[in-house]
Amino acid sequence: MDAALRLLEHQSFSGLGMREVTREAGMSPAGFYRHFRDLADLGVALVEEALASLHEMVRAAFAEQGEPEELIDHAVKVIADHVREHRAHVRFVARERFGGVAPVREAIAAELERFTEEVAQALAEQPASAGWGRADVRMVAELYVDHMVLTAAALQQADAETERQITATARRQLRLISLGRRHWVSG
Amino acid sequence: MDAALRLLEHQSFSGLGMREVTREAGMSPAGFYRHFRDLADLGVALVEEALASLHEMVRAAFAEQGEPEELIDHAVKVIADHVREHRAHVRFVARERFGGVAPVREAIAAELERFTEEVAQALAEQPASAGWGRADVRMVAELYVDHMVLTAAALQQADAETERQITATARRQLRLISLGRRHWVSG
DNA sequence: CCATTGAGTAAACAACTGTTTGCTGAAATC
DNA sequence: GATTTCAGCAAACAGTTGTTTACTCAATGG
Repeated sequence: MDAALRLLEHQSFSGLGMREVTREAGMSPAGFYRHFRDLADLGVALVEEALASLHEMVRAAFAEQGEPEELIDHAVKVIADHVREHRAHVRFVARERFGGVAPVREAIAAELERFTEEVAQALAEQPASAGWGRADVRMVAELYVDHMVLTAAALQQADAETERQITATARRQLRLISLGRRHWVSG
Repeated sequence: MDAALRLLEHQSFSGLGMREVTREAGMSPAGFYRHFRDLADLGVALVEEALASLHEMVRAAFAEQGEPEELIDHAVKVIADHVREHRAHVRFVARERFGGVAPVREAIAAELERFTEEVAQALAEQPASAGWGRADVRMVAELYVDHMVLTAAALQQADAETERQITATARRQLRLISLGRRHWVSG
């Protein structure tokens, strides 16, 4: 799996060959079948690995509480740190979210759906969501998750200066969204 | 190019073979070199084709004026119509925006940057942006473009019922963003 | 009307592809 | 201490890959 992740730095998953993977891993082609039935099988395993670490991140980003301003700064910092530490995983998820291999795509979608539900639950418990309908809370949760994934995807391929710009913009955007949240009238 | 687009329904660009493309196009392998130096070359040509039609869409989505509510409904409808009529192009852009082939990725990024600038200019001319700083307008433009691309990407792989849900959510999200815009204090 | 160009072809090249088979040796289990 | 499982190997299989070469033939243009 590490070998595959290394190769995926420069290509998409649907362009990966299994001989290529075993060569990079330093073993014989036949050895592959001891661990996975398919390349798609490996892909699904990579999704689970990649989004397990992301799971902790989501929790961390929503854990702290205090002023909205500080909350946002903290969340963006958590994302940036996560990307720096798990660049290959983030790239993989960003690349294959709409990629060409159906089982991988579906595994990512299923996992992101779980995140969205988790975020929705966290939002519903905040006082700011008092009186909100279920659909409205979901809608905001999707907005947050999509924004988080897109920010991570952008950061993953950014140098130091670009990273500064992206995080600055992300903070502003989150502020605008939270402003919209405060003035929303749910019905 | 049509043949390639057809093959890209079920795989990513970095998994495409040129023999595969010529076979689908009904010609001999050598014929490929009469039109493109590379597969990457073909990819860049596809980006231009795909985003030329999207260019019209952006214009159309921002053309109408009236109540914010109607504006949003109109914009979402324009997006949904576009996806239905250019499904293959939309899928290609969504898939390769963070895909494994650098020249293609960069061509998409450059074209989306042009859209963002165009949207930013349109926003700056609206009365709602009076007194806004340049960076704040850019930030909102990026939010809109990203949201549009992501909505299109989701729609591209949706059936009729899912499409209904996605457009409903997208409208709500745009309303929230526009609400945030109204209460933003630029500095 | 003749020359040039554009767009196509077939054939050949070595290199690489996914998968199966039968084999080995170490580790774990009973 | 014997046996079963685990994780690896080399070799072979027919197909497929990107690229080059020398060729045809219709359309275009002066």
